[in-house]
Amino acid sequence: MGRAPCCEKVGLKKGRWTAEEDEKLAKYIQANGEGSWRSLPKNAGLLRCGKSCRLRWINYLRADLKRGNISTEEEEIIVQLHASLGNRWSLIASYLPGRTDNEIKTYWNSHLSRRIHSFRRSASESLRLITETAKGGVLTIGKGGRAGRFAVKKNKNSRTPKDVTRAPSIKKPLMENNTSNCHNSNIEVMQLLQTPAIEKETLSSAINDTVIWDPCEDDKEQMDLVMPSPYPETGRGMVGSSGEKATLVVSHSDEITSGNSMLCPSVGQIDNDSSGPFYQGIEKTLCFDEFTDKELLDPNGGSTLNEERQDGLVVHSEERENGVLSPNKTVYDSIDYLSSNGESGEWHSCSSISRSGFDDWIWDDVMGGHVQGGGDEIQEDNMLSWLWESDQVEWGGRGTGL
DNA sequence: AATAACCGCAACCGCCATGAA
DNA sequence: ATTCATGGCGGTTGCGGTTAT
Repeated sequence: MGRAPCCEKVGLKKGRWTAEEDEKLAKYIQANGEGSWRSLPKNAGLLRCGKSCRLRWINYLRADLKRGNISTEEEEIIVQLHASLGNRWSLIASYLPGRTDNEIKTYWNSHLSRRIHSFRRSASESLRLITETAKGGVLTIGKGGRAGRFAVKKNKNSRTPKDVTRAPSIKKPLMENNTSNCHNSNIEVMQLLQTPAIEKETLSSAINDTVIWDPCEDDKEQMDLVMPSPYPETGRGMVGSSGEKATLVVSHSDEITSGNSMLCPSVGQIDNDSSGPFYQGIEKTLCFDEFTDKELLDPNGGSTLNEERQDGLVVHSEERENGVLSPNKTVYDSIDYLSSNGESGEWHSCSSISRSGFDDWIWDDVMGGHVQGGGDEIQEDNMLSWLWESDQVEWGGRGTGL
């Protein structure tokens, strides 16, 4: 049994608002201010539910709303924030003055989600290949390419909004601190960070946001967790938050080498066992005290990367400029690790986790490292633009040498 | 030109969090 | 401590316009 309805539905008007209703509502709120939505319709002479009035005001009538199309810059912000915040539309909207959560949600559902989806599917496939390679397997490229648009013509009867619009949900962690289910011993554990904006959420939840990717299962949704977007996505937050640390553990063995105190990028060394090289982490921690909302969105944060190569492990470490830790250069940074292709001695570079932004994405690590001649073109591209154009891009056909 | 399929978006619905009583 | 009203949020629906066949 649900809650009682917010108001008596009987006799109330539904559907589109008329100009006359808008005027009544606007005048009333200008005179009396927002609030008391339950009593507002009666006082304003509207045959509407109070909730409906509130929605109408917030989403349409408010004076500070920005009209017009979402700009490219706004798009980028939405994409980036969604990657880190998930479907927290109101939170995302708070970064976009004049835009409402409903507007952003709608825009995402109708414009962006499918592009992202297309992108992710492609990336997921690439990651599967990466995984195979990392395990010392033979790299093989499966049937590639895309079959037309994502939104293939559908029977109208089967058109359910949730099919089209639902943002990818985040699967609960399979099993925290449990690796026993994966006998192929390739486990990635990512202790993902919170965003400053969602710091109010509990630390415990952040700590529990450990995502275990089990490559034993070729599960799209899990793939999404690993190679989803410009940011490592949790849907529950991930970017650094004040004083918190995150863990990224890449292990080739059954042993998870770190607890919650580790923060990517970590520094370790590569040892070898029968199944190939594996990483033994020497933990390196960074703090995100300096994080600010602005920095989260600042693509030009002032940090540079160092790379250390240790027996096949490429570790990006961070440098601060002016004492500021740039999330874009460090927080989402990847541990790129190299794996041996068995006896051939050939090394492959892979990226276990995505990078900060499309502009920063080392696509070569994701794709090109496995493919001759790959990477350069894409790396120089504006990845976001490419994403937007993904409908025209045939996966494997652009810069991958395939 | 007619129809079906698709798309975009405003609005609705139900659940949850919060604060006052 | 409990109940309840309210606001807020995210998911979903349905309509009107557009595009494709």
